Amino acid sequence: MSEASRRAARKRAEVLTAAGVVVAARGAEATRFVDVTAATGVGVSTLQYYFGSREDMLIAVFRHAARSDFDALASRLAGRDDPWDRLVTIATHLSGDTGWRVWVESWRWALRDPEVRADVLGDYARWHELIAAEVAAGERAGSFRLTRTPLDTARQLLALIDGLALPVALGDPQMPDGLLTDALARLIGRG
Amino acid sequence: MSEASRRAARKRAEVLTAAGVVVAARGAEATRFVDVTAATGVGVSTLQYYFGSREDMLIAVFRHAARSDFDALASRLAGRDDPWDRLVTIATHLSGDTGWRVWVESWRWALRDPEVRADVLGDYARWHELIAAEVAAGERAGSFRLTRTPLDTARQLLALIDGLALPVALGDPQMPDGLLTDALARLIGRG
Amino acid sequence: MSEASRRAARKRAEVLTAAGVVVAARGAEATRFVDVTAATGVGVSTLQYYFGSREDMLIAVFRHAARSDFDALASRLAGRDDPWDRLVTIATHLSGDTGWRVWVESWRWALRDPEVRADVLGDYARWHELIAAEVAAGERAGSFRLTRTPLDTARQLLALIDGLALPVALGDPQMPDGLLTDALARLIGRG
Amino acid sequence: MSEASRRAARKRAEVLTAAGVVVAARGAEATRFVDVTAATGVGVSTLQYYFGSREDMLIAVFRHAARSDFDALASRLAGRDDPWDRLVTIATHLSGDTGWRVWVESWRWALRDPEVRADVLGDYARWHELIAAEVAAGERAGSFRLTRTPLDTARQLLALIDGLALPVALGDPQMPDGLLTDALARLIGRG
DNA sequence: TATGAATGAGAGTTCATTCAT
DNA sequence: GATGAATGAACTCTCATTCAT
Repeated sequence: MSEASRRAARKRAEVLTAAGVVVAARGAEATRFVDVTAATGVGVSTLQYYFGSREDMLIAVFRHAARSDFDALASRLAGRDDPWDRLVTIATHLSGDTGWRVWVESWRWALRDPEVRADVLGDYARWHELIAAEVAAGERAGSFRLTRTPLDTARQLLALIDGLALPVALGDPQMPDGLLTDALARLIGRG
Repeated sequence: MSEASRRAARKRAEVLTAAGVVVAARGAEATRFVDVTAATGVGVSTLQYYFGSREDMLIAVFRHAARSDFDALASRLAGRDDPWDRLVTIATHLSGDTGWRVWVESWRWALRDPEVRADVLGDYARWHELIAAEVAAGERAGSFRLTRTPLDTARQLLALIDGLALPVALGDPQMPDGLLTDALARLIGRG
Repeated sequence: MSEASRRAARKRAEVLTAAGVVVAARGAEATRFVDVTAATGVGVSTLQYYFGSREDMLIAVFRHAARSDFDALASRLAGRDDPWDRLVTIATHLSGDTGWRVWVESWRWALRDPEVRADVLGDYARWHELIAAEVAAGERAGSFRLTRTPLDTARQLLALIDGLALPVALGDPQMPDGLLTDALARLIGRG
Repeated sequence: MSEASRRAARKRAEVLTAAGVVVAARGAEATRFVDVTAATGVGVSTLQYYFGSREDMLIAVFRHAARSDFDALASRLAGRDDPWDRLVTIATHLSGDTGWRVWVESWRWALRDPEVRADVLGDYARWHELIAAEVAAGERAGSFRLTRTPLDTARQLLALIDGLALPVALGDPQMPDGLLTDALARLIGRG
């Protein structure tokens, strides 16, 4: 029984990952049970058995994606020490296609669902803190010169990252390189 | 005939405005004919007669909103001369709730629909140019100090504006004031 | 338009009659849209367009059956003058198979649905009055000798009619003839 | 083993009693495994293990209720000797709410299921005989004056009891007292 | 030009049941 | 003997759309 439920939990996680790809591709509202079935081979009623309603499944996808994204970044950051290097890694990670799209679906859902909103604001705060820590470290090291608190600066940086990912996702052909790092550098007063 | 068709065009525009509010509130995918009917009093069949399919109606809403938004800003800017003042006005305008929400729906639709994508990229370019003109004017006047071309700077500014509107729309309770203007000022090297 | 809606009303009535037969045969809870579709040739979504939900359709069936039954009896009674003759006609009519079965479904539904309960109690009252009128007439004519008011007597008669219809509907092989009229006669003190 | 199976049989009986209450409240068709689970704490799979299919469970409920009802009446009758007193006791017992409701579900199911029909007709016969015995006793004692055989009279009495329980169950506000005993008395020609 | 009637396609959800433990 | 996991079948309902007027 313990084995069965462990296998079930693992299966559930796999399904959530696959469903995240579907949500990124189709958008949350357009993600039906059948789409996830097609992507996973797991039957519709099994999905409902796992998650309850379709909306509950979507919310589970959001949560799973948020956690996975955070974890994945942690391993990307391992071994990097320089605050600027770490900031650029974070920014690059956040602009990644699938992750960013699920993130968008996530906060768009949050605009209309209080439960998801609480989740998203929590995630938001966690990202802010992560970035703020780097900003503070850079300031202490003397390589950044701030005009605001690290946390406020972090908010500005994250906004910029989110906002610049948009034209990239749309495939804007005129997006020049280096725009992101350049703006980041200016916002933190990097030498 | 001319009078009748003018009245029809006017009615169509009114419907599009009301439908925009519905789209902002419910999201594009969740906007059904009945919702627009409820908001306008215009019957479902009539909406289809006006716009064709549901998707066509949504696209019409996006276009109408984009144009209205641009026009509304133009009148807001009238009489203002100082580039910084104009920049702040633009930024404030773009962060407005309904407008921003329809804008989000719009580019999210663009992620999956080439026709809308073309529209949105065009709108994007127009906003970039508008902002770039102010940036250039400020630079010429010596009040801004750029490290990038005005157009690239404009891209950065618009990204920041879009990105900061999100936590506001989500009602993030810890959002401090002045974050936007502060970041704008730093990005354009304002004295 | 008037013609179209008149045709629609007629169609609706036909559907209700056919649906009544289905309800009598299958029972109300077991009557699904497809069953009515099979019995009428009218598509499922048209049924929903006519009646709303499945439950609303059932309620409409109950109402239609109640009214039809009452009307049908009225024409059966036309031309009959003798109170006893009329009473027997009423009793026979009420024991008729399809009518009685829908009536059963109807009041069983009423046990759990206040709206239907109000309908059924209203119908009940109407039958009581109808029977009470005959009872009173017979008493005035000196052919019945009551121990209760006509209305109370009517309640007793109707209870008996309903209760005796049950073993008949079940096909009880040992049900003798004349049981109903005999009991009726005794309850009204018929000479 | 013997002890375990005795405990199981007892549990089964408890479940059947509780399920009977559910059936009375919801109606047979609307009684799902989960409802019985909710009422008993016994899991769905266990119910199936006990009874087999859902229909089998319902039939078991009907049988259990019929037997319980009969047994309960037997103990109510103990110590009463007067036929009229016993008749009234029987009538009152049969009009009891939960019992009557399950009885209704039972014979309604019998209308469409031959197996249940056989059960119900058997129960019916048993009630007829029980009542007929009282009727015959009253006649022998000279307190009742019949116009039919005791068995036929019993059929009439039972019909009346069943039929009068209906408006009571529906909560008919205008139901006067004494209607039942009055009609019973008249049907058996009680002095 | 504008609108109500009718309908088909598709989706979520419920629920009994099967299987493995 | 008893129970949780998984699943298929069936049903209601929503909604865009077509047709006729």
